[in-house]
Amino acid sequence: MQENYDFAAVEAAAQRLWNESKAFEVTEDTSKPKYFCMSMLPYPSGALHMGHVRNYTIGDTISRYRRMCGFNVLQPMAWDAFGLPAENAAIKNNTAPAKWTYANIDHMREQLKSLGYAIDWSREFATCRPEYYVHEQRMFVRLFKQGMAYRKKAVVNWDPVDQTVLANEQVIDGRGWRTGALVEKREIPQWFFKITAYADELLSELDNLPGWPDPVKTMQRNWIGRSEGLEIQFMLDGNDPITVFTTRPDTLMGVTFLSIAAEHPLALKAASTNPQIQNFIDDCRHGGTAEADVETQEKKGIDTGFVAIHPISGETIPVWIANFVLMGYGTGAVMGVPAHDQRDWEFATKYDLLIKMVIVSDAVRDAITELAREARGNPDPMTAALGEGRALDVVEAPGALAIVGEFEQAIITKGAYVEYGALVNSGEYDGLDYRGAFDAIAKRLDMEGTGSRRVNYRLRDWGLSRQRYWGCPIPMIHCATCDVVPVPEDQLPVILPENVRFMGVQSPIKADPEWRQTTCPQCGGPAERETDTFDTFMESSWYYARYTSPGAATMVDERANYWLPVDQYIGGIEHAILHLLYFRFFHKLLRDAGMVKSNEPATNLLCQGMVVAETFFRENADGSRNWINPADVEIERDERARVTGAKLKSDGRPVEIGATEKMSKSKNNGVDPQSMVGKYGADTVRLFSLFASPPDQSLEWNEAGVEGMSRFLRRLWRDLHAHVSQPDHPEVDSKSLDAKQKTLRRQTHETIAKVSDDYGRRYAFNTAIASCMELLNALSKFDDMSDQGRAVRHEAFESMVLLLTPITPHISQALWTALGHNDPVHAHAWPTADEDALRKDSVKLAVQVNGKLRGTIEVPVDAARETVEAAALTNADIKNHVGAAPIKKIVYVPGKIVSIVI
RNA sequence: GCCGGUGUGGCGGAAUUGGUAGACGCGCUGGACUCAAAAUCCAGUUCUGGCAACAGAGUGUGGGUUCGAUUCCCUCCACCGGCACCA
Repeated sequence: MQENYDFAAVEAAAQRLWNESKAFEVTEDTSKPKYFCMSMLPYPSGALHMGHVRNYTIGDTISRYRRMCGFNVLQPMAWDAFGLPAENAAIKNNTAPAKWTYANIDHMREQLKSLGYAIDWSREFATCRPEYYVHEQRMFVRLFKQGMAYRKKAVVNWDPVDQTVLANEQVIDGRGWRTGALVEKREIPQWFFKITAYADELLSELDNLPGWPDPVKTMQRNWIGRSEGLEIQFMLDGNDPITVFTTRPDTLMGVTFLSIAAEHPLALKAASTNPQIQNFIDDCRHGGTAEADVETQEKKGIDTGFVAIHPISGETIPVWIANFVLMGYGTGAVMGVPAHDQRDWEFATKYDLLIKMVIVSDAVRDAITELAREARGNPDPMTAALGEGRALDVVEAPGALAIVGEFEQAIITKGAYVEYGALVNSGEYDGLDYRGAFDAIAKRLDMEGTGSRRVNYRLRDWGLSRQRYWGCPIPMIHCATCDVVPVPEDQLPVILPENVRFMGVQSPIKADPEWRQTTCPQCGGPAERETDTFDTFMESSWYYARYTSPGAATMVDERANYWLPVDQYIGGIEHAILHLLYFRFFHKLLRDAGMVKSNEPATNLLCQGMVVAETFFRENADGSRNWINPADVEIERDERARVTGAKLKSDGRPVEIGATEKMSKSKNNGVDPQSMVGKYGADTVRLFSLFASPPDQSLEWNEAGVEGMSRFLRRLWRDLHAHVSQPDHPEVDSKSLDAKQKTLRRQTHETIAKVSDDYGRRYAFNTAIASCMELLNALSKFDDMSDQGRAVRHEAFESMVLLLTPITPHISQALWTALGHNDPVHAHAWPTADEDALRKDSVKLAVQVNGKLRGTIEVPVDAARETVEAAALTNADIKNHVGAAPIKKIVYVPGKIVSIVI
């Protein structure tokens, strides 16, 4: 027997056992239900961080639990190997992105292995390999031929000094991160996937995903943003009409201006004769392209001098250029209704444009309808002709004009009224509600040919082009005579050269004329390769499918339909929209290409929160901060455990305590998982990362907490070995147990039931661990050394080891052996709770008087209502509070509470 | 700006369907063991008043529904994630 828990030896032995038996390599086995458990693949940034550890520990716990429940579990791993950081590292360290990436993968693979994850490593791959990306190149070519991939111009961030395109991340306060130059917007031709063709299905299928978190589904719904409205044409004298889209045609009569994007053809025309307008347009080019930048910048505009004709009233309305209207969204023009749109209101107020109220609230409508009703019988019958589709603005009932006028004043002085209501000042549409006005106006514009109903999506097509080197080459060829031609399938893959040198920030394949040069597959003439690469979301959109079909000559083969859809997907909430939408989209592309049969790629999704840690710093003379790693700091507390300060261990002098934030290099609050595994062992690290918070919330890393987990495992080791050193015991004889033995046995089976539910349904690993700790605490207090006492203790230890196996598989293996078993614990069947052992004779009830807890009573489980009420009323504590007061009501909820109202 | 989330002791968190708020862990206090320390074990630990019994308050703010609200509804505040070229 081993006296002390030597985690290094225990973990090495368990990992050796799994490796030698190839315990987690799986094939399609139709004799068992399959379970595909997948975590989001890591970007090989250099070293594992705590976010990875958390993600993969959750995935591993679910995988191992399902395996013990009898499922054929696939848990794979791969590397999202293309990306911007590799290029940055290449430029900084004068190395090749490929070399840097492969070295990182090798290092991180070893780190993952040291954590003991039950991964089928035989299926591992890196997305930067041609044998992987050839399949997406082929898919792209096919989609291009089907019209699902196409080319159009799109706006990018341009650094005028580096002469390069910048990612949004590289734009800081409107300037390039390297050069500090003001960033400009520039339009260049780029490749797109027509994801909008699937907008309706991506939206409606969300209803068939009960296993996805509601917030994620809501975010996706809002992102797709389906809206029904009208496309309306405004005629211009001597110019093409301007088309706008609106979801509020009921406010059409309140349009007092049109605003168009700076890149709109009409804006360019206005600029050609007016240098002021040209200046304004030039000014609009500054700043980043990110939606947050655009939405928060100061709203500015300029009058083009053009006037448009209102399609119903025939009035002329001015056309303005506005910096918040984007050419890339919708039609590049919007109608301005300042009375009923807050952004238009601000614009109109700033530039002194007319604010015309055409909607009043239902409360206003009801008030004047009431006035009109009172006025019925008045000598002037017109005052009664009100509401229900009649004109509101002609009301002459006393007070009506004042009410409407007051409402209008509030709009003009305080802000737009954006809710639905009743129409006024809208001629024949007066009195209609939103729906009625929508239909009436749609009908009229449709008849006159100036507008039509239209469904619009906020979702835009997926821009695939990146002007970067370290990505999958887009397999297209530019020919002077044939325009763009796809690379023939038999010439795929177009291989990205890996052995390159960076000269400045320029992509090596853009800089290399030899790589570019090729012949046109169509006319045979000289041609150039596309030098842009795919968005790295491309690789991460179909990797899940590739796991099912290692070695297949096509993207996937028939094995995909055994494993797919993914039963459980686990990853960060930051991927709630983009990655998860592209992932779903790609699955539909695969389905429509006949490669898979299901409609959705994953049935269950778990989004884990961030890993955060405290920050510490010292302020420099210039006010900047020197961030200090938490590992180098000691916290000081007073006698009531409140934090009073912190000091640096090395010099003993105080440091400032900052916020608790996401682990990052910039705040130096990262904790290296490897050092934690070295110090405490993988099982302790796994245990803490699940115990400290529920998986969907942020996790605060705290080393004292890690020590607590280590203490628990050491105690379990010690107590269990003390138990097995006792003489052999007979089987549990449930009929001969005394009260204490029965209680322990009940707690054992309650723990089995609770932990099973926490793993399988709730994903509440933190409370599963807490209940195992409670069981160990109960075992410590249980000092019965009789035969049956030892028997129920043995059952408790065996159960606890099995329950902890998914989380702490290494120590569980060692303890399982210590308990006398020869089979590997990871393959042992999951325990089930014994209904008999769970049965209780009596139950404790809380008793409230007027909503306040005043006592507890213990009653038989099957006690009648009268018995329980009598027991409550005769309880001494309750008598004190009830006294002689008459009882109004007694609420009894069996098993829970008795509530007495006096 | 828009979309989504979170807020409970000194700290991380628990309370699963509206039913005993604070499980479990950390920290802290006292004690045992020790020459001493570490480790370990035992007891206590929401706040206020009280020796105690006990009483009152309490889940970001303000309101509402209910016999009963951390949980449901409304208001406001603070913080976090995403916003289409970070992954």
